Amino acid sequence: MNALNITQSHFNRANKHFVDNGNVYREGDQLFRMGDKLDRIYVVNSGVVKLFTITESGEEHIVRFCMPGDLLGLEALGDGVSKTNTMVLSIANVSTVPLASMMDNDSEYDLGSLMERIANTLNQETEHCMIISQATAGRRVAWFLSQYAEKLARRGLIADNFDMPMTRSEIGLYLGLAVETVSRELAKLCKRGILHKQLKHIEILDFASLKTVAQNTHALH
Amino acid sequence: MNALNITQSHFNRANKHFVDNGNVYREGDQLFRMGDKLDRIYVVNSGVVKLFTITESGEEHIVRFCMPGDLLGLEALGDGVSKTNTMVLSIANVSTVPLASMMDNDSEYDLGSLMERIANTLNQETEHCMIISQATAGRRVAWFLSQYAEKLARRGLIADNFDMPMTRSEIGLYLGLAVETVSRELAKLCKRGILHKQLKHIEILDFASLKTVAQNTHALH
DNA sequence: CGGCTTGTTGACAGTGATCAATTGTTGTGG
DNA sequence: CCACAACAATTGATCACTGTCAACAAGCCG
Repeated sequence: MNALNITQSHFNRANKHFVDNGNVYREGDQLFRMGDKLDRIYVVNSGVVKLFTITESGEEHIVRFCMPGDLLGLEALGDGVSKTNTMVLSIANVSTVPLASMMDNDSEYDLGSLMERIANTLNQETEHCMIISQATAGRRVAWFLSQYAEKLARRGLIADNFDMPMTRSEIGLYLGLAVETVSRELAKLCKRGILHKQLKHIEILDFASLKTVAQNTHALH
Repeated sequence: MNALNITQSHFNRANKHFVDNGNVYREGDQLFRMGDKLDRIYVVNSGVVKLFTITESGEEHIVRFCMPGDLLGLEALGDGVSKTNTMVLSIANVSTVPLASMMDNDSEYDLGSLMERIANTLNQETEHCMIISQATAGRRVAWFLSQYAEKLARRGLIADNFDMPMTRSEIGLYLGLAVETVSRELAKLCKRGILHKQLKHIEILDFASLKTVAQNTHALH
């Protein structure tokens, strides 16, 4: 954890005169949609929010799942218009930071850390892209689970026994897989004794093996 | 073309005391590699540079192809360490902008436009991700070609008759397809009279149809 | 209880990866 | 300038992964 990797609490400290106390959103609520003009950054304090796009033909693609500490609305920093939709998956508290306040702030700190956050998001998106383009279904699912568990751990939450707020379908839309394939690959991991599942409740029994499956490259090309 | 979408000339104007005249790199040259510490942004003035990663097992994934006006090194803005390799595909002139000069500059302009550029890059990466996760091989190839042509057009270059600097293999590594599939899909587009190819030389005969193929969603899920 | 959404499992088929062979292209050295 | 080597591109044949279709089970909520 380096100094550039600001956390939510850090954010609050640096911007405490800009950040509100947060609003509570329930499952199904939308913070903003494609095409909306955004003049602020959203900070997820608790809960999970899915970021997704809809193609002209109505297909959904999930860009990422935002968890506590994550920022929403970064995609709009280019022209101020959101390229994505948002939907709350698990009851969430979300604060906002007006962009104007960050820009005008004579301290360059805010703008700088915001840029670092975007750069990190870009790197995560690149990894997402790489997994989707090269990995088999089994690897993708294992990668998703291990990544999700690591995110929980990084936030100090229990990482081997948790409830996932998203449906199988949403996992599929994130990984580029059909629902049935997600279901089957999860079943395989259970049979191999790597995890235990009860619908959305996941228990990771063998994290090391899970990571192995996630990284085990299946030579393509 | 909006005001936020800075161009290379714009960049030079705003930073003329920081930007060098550019160095010339030949095919195969590397500007920087994974793990290198970067303290500057690279600006491609001419030529094409591929940005790619190598997994532990030696597989290559191409993140994007950088063309005139594109910036390199954005991925390192998080922690100053490059996450990607670079390789020149077509003889290129590349300038650099020291990060320190952008940060210290009391005019906030530079940092702001840099952020906009990252945000745009993030959006492009999201689209890349979406295409890879949802589109069939034919759509991916058509999307790649139309996107490449549009990039050329946006730079005022001839967009329906050009040489591509990358190999079929590199197109495959960018799109998540095997070389043979790329070759076959290009052949199909030729048979349909949409384009004409002679190795790396491409002539687009029917751009409208090309875009149609690129967008024609093949219902997945 | 009954309807609806979500998840699971099976059968089947299709897209695209892999293997293999051939041709075309580029570059190098005699 | 030609011969040869190395690489890039193409084309064909085969096979496997995973998407699709279908049926069913399991939760969830009115």
